[in-house]
Amino acid sequence: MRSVLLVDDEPQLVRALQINLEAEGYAVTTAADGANALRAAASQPPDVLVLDLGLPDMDGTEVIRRLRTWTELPIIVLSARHGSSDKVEALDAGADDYVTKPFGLDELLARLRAVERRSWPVREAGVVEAGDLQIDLMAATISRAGRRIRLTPREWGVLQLLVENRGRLVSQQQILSEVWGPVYEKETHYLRIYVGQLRRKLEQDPANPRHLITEPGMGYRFEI
Amino acid sequence: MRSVLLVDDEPQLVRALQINLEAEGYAVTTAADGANALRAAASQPPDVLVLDLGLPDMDGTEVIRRLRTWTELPIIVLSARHGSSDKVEALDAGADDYVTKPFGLDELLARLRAVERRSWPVREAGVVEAGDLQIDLMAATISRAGRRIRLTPREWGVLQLLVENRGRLVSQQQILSEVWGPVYEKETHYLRIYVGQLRRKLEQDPANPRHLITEPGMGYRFEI
DNA sequence: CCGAATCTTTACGGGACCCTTACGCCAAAC
DNA sequence: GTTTGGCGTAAGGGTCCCGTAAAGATTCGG
Repeated sequence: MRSVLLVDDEPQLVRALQINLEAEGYAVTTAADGANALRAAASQPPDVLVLDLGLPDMDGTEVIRRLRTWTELPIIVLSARHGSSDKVEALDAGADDYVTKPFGLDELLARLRAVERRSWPVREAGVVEAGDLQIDLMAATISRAGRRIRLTPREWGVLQLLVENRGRLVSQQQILSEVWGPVYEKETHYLRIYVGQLRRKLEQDPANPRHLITEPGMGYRFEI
Repeated sequence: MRSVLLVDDEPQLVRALQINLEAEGYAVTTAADGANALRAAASQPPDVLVLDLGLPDMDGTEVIRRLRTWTELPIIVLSARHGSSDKVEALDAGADDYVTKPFGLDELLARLRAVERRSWPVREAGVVEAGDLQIDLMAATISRAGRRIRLTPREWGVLQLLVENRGRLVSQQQILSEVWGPVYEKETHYLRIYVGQLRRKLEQDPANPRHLITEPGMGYRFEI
């Protein structure tokens, strides 16, 4: 998540936030009212929109509603009103999260990261590259250094689940339950066999795996 | 809240709900039985799960229990049974809300919005930064100054509990009860061992800890 | 009906982890 | 000064977990 469109009519707050967000590595553009916000969002769609509800020309929820007619761009709402009805209204209009003023920079950054994580699975579909491996989750194919590798159904089932949760720890129970079925949750020896086979096919040095990592006592993890 | 996984074995109801939910802006995927529901929830985690209790292959509460072993995904239960014992059982298994058939679309949409608002703070629990430490509670990873640290299951169990309650005091009894089990509430020497090991791995100066703080006679606290 | 690929089962060696025991330190109470 | 309780550290043994090999069972296509 790189670019943020910041919409607020208080110049000082905008300037302060812009400096701090840019220091965190975000590219920040700004708008001071709803009309300019809509224009900016359409001409240069940001990765996330931070929107104050109190704008001079139109209600913030109205801005959200218009945006939602054509985009699913994540929207974080800033509101000075503490009443929950405003928040509900904004969320129902299509906002993704809200922050009540006054707020700390830390809180806004946390919300940005949260929205970022949530939008991650959206672009999850496609080819995953890990070292010399190319894994296409949709096509169910995998290549190593350009060469196609053949996997058996079970092998693919295990690898697919791990790659879909790449970076995250996946418990042995979860793998067994998803690939073999809930009845097999206890049969951890199956996993040892298939993880070993996968490593022999995927890893350069199966004895020192770099992608298919064991977390002793907890589960397995696919590292890119 | 974008995506909903809809689990029911009545095709007409599923089709009707899917059309209506998609008209409301949700991305809807469906499953007709428990096994497929678990597989779908694992491979493409939705933002919320709508689950009928009467499934052909397994009890709905069993589906909830299995999901709850690895995810806190919000779950709304549908049930044709009016008895309150079913409701209690499902909620105890880990469901978030409950709708009795027959129900109106408006009611389900209201529950979805309610669960959505409630679940946001939970999702915020992502990456916690503390000094040169980066702790990802979801992925079960921890880095210090960019370098990955390996923790054993017990070490991770203790750290996870403390980080989830960061800033707050956690009693020794609570840690022992959560990580080792209620029987071990008195075995405080376990804690001394593992707190020591954690400090050696996490703290710059294990003798003068800055994150893993002892509150003599009370418990431990994780400070950011 | 046969054969090959895949899945399951069994067995075993090595290593990591957990628990246990023992001891040193510090501070507060007597 | 001595004692006592709580906390931290070190080391060793036993147990569980993981990786590997190999053979039997099952499935599937020809």
